[in-house]
Amino acid sequence: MQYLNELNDIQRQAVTDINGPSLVVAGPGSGKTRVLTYRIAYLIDSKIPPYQILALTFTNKAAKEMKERISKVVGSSVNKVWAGTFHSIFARILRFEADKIGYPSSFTIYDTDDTKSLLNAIVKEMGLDPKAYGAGTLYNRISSAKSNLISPTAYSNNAELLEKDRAKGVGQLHHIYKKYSERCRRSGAMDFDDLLFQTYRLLHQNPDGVLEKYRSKFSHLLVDEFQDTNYLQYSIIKKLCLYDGSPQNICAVGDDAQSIYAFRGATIDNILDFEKDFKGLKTYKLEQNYRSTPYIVNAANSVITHNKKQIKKVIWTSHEQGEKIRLVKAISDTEEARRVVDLIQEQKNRYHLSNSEIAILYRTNAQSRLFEEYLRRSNLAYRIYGGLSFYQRKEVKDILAYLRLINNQNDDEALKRIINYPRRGIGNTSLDKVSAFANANGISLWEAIGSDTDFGRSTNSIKKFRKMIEGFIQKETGVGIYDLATYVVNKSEVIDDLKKDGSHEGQSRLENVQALLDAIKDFEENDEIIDEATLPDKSLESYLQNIALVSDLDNEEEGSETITLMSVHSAKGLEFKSVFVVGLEENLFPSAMAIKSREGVDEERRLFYVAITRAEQYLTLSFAKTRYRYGKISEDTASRFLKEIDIEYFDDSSQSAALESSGVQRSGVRMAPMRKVLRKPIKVNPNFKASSISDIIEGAEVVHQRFGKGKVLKVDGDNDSRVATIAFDNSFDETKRILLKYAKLQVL
DNA sequence: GGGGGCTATGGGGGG
DNA sequence: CATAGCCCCC
Repeated sequence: MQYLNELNDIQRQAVTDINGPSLVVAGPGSGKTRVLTYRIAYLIDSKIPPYQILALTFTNKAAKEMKERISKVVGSSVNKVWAGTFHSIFARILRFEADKIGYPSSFTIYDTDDTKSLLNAIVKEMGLDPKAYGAGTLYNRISSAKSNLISPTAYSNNAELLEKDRAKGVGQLHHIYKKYSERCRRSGAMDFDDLLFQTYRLLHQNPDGVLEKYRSKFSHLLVDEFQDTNYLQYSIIKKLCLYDGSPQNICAVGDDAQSIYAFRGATIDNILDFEKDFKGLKTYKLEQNYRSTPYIVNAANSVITHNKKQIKKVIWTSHEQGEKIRLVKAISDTEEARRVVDLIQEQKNRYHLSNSEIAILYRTNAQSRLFEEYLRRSNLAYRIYGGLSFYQRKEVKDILAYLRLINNQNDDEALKRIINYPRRGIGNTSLDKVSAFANANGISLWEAIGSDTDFGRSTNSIKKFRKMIEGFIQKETGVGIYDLATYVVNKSEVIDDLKKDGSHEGQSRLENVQALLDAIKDFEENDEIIDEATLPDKSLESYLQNIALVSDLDNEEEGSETITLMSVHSAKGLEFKSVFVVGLEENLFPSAMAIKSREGVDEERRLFYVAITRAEQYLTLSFAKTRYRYGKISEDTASRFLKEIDIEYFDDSSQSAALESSGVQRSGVRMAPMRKVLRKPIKVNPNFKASSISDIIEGAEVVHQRFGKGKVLKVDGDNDSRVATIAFDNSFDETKRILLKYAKLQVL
């Protein structure tokens, strides 16, 4: 157990205290993953059978990293540990037990698109106004209901919810929820929330003693990112290890300051409840940050103190003073991108950074475009995470829909997607007839098209379609999924359809289909993918589950030499030597939706905290005064979060920008669109000699090293906080406010 | 039934 | 700006 020596005292206690409940409050960079992995290794070394260990994470990436690190210590027994995301672990359990709650074991997992498409169909059927009942809103509300363990029936009986819906003009929501659930069931489909919701129902209803089975199966539980669990997830955890006679061997690891998923139902209350629910809980606080330099740690600390509600802790580091934080103030979003990329070049040269040590983090995925453009121009290799993943591309989803239908014929969403792709003369009118028939009889679309009903002039085409799929199902038995997929792609004439399109995009769609087939082959042949806890075999069902639950974040190529571009959300848990957090403007970061409420801003602040604590050595923050959004130029002030960082933590050249960012709002002089900015090279005047602060008075003509000549309009504040308002001759701004304590000004 | 072009509308983060 | 939904014409 050599590894115990690699831990500090608190970490070691958290690792070796394996009996009873414990909570590890882990600040950023405090060795959280190390504690989790060594704790599992320690459990195994303590003769706990690995298959009795359940470790739940939020991302596949976290699970994968954990497993890799455990295997270095304990070898192949790691494959027997049940380590994975909440969703994948529960999907696995549901595959075993689905029949006990009325689902087929080959159930489909509906992704967001499937869910929204089904919701739209239901709204249409009910004759409701699709504008008032937007699929996105419906989805969020249904998701939130499930996350709070509210079934459709409970929803309909909840006067408060009904009243709220009525007030918002969505009074029919409870009916939609009910219908949606029925339709999912009829289709043998679960959405992402169902993977949790149905697991809870399974354990709660406890058919054939499944509850006892899993309680005794998992003797030791670990939960990563506990601050991001929602009520439903915590309820499942409690089902598994909070009961009479339970040893309560649970270890929750998290950081309330990094809770950034309240929008999908995560609640900090879980941490507070955890202390109440599990008596004798031991709390370990990991407060030493091994990741970042003091400026970064201190800046993060000063930001997060603006949130009232938090577990008391003091994050500190023993690292040496490093570089101060840099702030880039750009006139436009394009200028921001250009200057950030310039700085990346500069940092690469000066500090010999490799691409993989650099990340650009933004609030919204839409911001990636400009950075992408400038990085490409500069010949810097980059990789964008998030956004449209491979598996969300139309042509890929089309093929997967065929495979889904082969796996589960009641999968209505899959059927709807391909019944007329490629074109086979089955239009909306016919499909509506099929749907109406299916609904009237409470059967799936597949069952409907199998009946002897007349669906108008498309009836023949519909029968032919069904015959074709039946042929595929026949083919499935006895042949591998790669062969099956290849057969389907050809026989369905998808490939012919794609070949018809000679355009550039058509070509790339064809390539994507080929890439999908390659990926399927890889899945089939690659032994590493076998994982007892999540993917037991190489079946079609197993493959479909896998791709439904991975994101492209999880498919990182090893050792790729690229600059990382991603949203702050996806950056959680990662670290980079140099981090650029961009787009720090009001209405963007914090987002316009969040600033309406205190809780909203607090969550954005935690998100900002997550962003800056990703940096090990160099942190650059940037904002733009104007930015293209939704086709229009918008103008916003610097983010309030910038003001929450002590100005001392910024480097000299950034301080005036920092100050200005906290200055008063300028009255609405609208910037001309896409105004070209000519940047003057900074000439260093050899005769420059800074004057003393007392000489800088109202009316004085002064020279600034960087901004050039200007006139002092006024001076306010006293002593160290004296600020001069100066009009510089060659500035785009009317005035700048400069803190005299730091300014280098010479009176003429 | 299919396709092209127009208009209105939304606008976030992810498994 | 992107995209969904609509209308109109073939």
